[in-house]
Amino acid sequence: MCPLMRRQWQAGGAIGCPRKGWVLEAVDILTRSLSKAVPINGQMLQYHGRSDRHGQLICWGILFDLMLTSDLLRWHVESGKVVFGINHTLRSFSPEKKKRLDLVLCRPKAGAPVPRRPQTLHTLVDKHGIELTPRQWGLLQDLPVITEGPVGSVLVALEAKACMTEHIKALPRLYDELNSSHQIVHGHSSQALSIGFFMVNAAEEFHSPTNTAKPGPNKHRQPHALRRAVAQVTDLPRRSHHSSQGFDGLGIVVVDMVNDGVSPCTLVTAPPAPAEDDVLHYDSMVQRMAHEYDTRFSMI
DNA sequence: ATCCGACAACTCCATTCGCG
DNA sequence: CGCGAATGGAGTTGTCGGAT
Repeated sequence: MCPLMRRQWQAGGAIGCPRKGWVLEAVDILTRSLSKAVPINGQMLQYHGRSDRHGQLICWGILFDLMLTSDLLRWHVESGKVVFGINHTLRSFSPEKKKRLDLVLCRPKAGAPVPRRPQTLHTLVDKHGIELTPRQWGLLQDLPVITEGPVGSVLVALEAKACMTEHIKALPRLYDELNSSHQIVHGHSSQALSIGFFMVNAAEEFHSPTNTAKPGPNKHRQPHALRRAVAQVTDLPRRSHHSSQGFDGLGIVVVDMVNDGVSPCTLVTAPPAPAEDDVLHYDSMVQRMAHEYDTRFSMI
């Protein structure tokens, strides 16, 4: 049975499925992986703001879901037409800027040297401490192996941002960085899909490993801080037809995470988290990404 | 009308990370 | 090991609403 069929069969047939209509995996993988403390900077931590583990977890999950959703992408990977790049610096023609993207899907650059030990979706599981259920492992095994390669023309660019504490202070910068992301991607290639992803914390308090000045966890004024952060990201421009500016896909996920090293990170589905039929819901984002991919890159 | 306090909004930059 | 990118904490400025 092909992975997609098996997944649909399992999702439909799963007894006690946590969410109605739940077929995508990344959010589940993200929350379970963030629930487990890993060694960062000599300490066992769930989340460290200066580490890029959370960004990598998100990108891994989105790539996994996109592979499961798009037949065309799986075929492109199988035939060696598409590879991925991590932390790839993208130079845009106009505006003339550069920016490091968390993850890009791209054509392999002809003649360029392949990374010495290229990562694959499989090797990254160990590298980032990604927690997979046996079922998710099975799905991964059934997928064609996508490898890291020299970045040629970019097809999909992904930017993941997290805001776990000090929401209000982070707002201006958050908006600017996300906003520059799609500008640079489309400045590089108007064909490319620019995808933004935002994870925000709904917890009342948060243990910040970087706040050494005052003892105890940071306190948040919730749900105010959460609402403001979601509103800020919702305001980002989205592209509706080829010419206009903005993200081609944008997803918001709300989590509850205290980061005390013990309490699990859990998904929040109540407002202001996007509802299941909202365009900013993670599932809609992936469906949209897959659809755009299939229509735009059928001829590569 | 004016003062004041609380908090929101914003700027700046120290620290830390990964990469080359 | 140096460098650029990213996060979020400290500090500054702006705004609003209530008391006098």
